[in-house]
Amino acid sequence: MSVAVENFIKAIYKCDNHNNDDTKPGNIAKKLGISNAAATDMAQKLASRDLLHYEKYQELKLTTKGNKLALNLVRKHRLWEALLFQLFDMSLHDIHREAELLEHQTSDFLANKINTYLRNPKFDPHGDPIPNERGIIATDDDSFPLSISKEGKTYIISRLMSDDKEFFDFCTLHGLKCGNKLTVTNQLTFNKMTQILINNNTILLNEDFTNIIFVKDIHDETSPIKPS
Amino acid sequence: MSVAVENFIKAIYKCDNHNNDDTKPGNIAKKLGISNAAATDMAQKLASRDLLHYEKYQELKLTTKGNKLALNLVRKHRLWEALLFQLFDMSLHDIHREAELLEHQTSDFLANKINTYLRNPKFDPHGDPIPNERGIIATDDDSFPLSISKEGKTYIISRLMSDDKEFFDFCTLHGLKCGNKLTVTNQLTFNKMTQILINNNTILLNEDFTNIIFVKDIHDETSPIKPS
DNA sequence: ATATTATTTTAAGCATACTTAAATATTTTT
DNA sequence: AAAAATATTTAAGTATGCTTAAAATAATAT
Repeated sequence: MSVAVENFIKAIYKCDNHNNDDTKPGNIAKKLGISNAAATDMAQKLASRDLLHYEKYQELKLTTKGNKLALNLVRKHRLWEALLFQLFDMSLHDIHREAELLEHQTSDFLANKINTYLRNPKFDPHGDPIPNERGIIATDDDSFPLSISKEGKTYIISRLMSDDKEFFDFCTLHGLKCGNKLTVTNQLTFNKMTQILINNNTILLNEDFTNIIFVKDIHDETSPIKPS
Repeated sequence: MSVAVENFIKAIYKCDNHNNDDTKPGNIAKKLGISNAAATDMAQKLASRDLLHYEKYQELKLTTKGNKLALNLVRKHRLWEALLFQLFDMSLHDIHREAELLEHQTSDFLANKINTYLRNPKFDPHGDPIPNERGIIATDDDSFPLSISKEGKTYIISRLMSDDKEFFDFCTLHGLKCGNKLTVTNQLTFNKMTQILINNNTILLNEDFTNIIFVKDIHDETSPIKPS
């Protein structure tokens, strides 16, 4: 399976999940930085390899086989992120960038070695769940976006759902890190912004950010972060 | 730099060094498992990219630029081997196989992270020297092949210069491992075989093996193996 | 020195993964 | 519902990295 194919399948998987973006060739093309024509072409080829369902002008849907491949890649990606983060204390963006390359050259054998070394981690350093060897991924029920949090309550940050450097730099600067606590001091309904208190600093977050910062109630026991 | 290009350059580097094999396209083709025609073609292309010197029917010679690239790759390969060996206790063949893939997807940034984590290792688990960041590689003067060792003397194994699974399996089976001691009980000049005593077992090695098993005198202090 | 053998090179062709431009279908606006 | 805008698909073409077959050159044997 070539890198191009793997990235194509992964892009569809991602759109279909978190982003909930449409999975037509044009949108996949945009994410991958290739032309629409190339995406259509690839889609038709992958359909004939039973990795996705293709119908002219319709959204692309992964087959069971395609979904398995995507989950296997996501597993490798997140295992690498967890390993690099633990060993080398790299930034959230750096681990993502390196994992993006390494994931394609990782045997199942090596992935399992990493998994065992890290003692079967359930989440990566972004709080993203790591699919297990059979491609089963935790549905992280008790987390929700900060945008729907309640004023006055204190939460634990559980997930930073992004791969944008700017966003991660912002998070690092302000102590927004999985496992850390924050208090919602103000939910501004009129402009959809959220004021939080973290590390004794008050910051105002717009919807773009509060939709990708996930939190959970403080009494919750299971932590997405490895014990250090 | 594509994987194909990197492997081509690395193959020339290898032939030019240890093996001392010829570096004509045909031999490189054999090592890489591609046709002679493909190798000639690639050689001509890489010459125009200033990675090697090409003259019809002559041996291929790396330019300074090509040599730098090769050493950078060798560095990444051996750093990966050292890391995988230390973290996951994988076999000498397994670490080689995985490093062969990972080396091509490793940024200089990540290589330096691995290097720092391992505290600037001088040798990988095969006893092969690891080039430093500037591409300078230790010339391991005090090691020599077992084939020229002296009868009756005891040595420390310093290097297993191969990438063959069968050979490594044999070594593992008999305790032939960098850092371990062996005694040369017999140098059979007529058939060029060497009898050694290791772990209280006597084994007879033919020239194929004694040429790639390197040893050094026991009084020597510097060890190729990480302190555990 | 010549003939045979082996190797290298050239030539033509293929698959992958892209590109741009044109044609076609869909969606949105009016 | 038709026109305009947008998106998708098809078609033709390119670069990379290979293939096999044939031609050119080099190495070896007689």
